[in-house]
Amino acid sequence: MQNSLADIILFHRKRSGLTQQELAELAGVGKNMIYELENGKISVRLDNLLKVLQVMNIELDFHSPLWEAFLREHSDAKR
Amino acid sequence: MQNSLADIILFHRKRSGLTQQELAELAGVGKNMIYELENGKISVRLDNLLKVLQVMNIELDFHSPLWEAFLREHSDAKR
DNA sequence: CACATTTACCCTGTTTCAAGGGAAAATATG
DNA sequence: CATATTTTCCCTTGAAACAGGGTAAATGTG
Repeated sequence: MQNSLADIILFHRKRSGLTQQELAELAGVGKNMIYELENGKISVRLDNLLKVLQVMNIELDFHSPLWEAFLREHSDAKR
Repeated sequence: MQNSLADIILFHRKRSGLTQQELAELAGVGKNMIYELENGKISVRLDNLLKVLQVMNIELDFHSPLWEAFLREHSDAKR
């Protein structure tokens, strides 16, 4: 277990008690997409990945030194 | 500016002083991909997005209540 | 204002993802 | 252990992303 996307998805699906088929239907993607996601394929389409993540309440965010500095500078409305 | 993926990418590219063309070459993707990313297209391939993010040192992470709880339980080696 | 660079957006051919069916292998459950 | 369920993985058929070329529009710079 090294925190890969595949692991995260598998973990959540199992915890949710869903089969690949069911998750696929809830997310509106094909059953093979789920299988491939859980098996390390990363050439999936981002919109499809997002649909799957939403179903399981997984949030996705970006960060970088530059971006954090920027956010800090611009959230100083109250600071 | 509402923190969309497009915004984050544009922001970083500008800060890096790169043109779309240059970023595309560095990331090993087509120039149109960059243009589309910066203009809100989300049906791009995840592997291509990751290449672009890497060039600009943008990290991507996932979180959810379930996952956080799990990590907390399993990182108590020293706690 | 003239000129250079960059971006927006078209088009074309190629590649590959996506969906869904199917069926053996693996796993769970009575 | 028998049987139901789930997962793995093959196949086929669209559909759409991809790269890269081209050019007008926009933007930047002396």
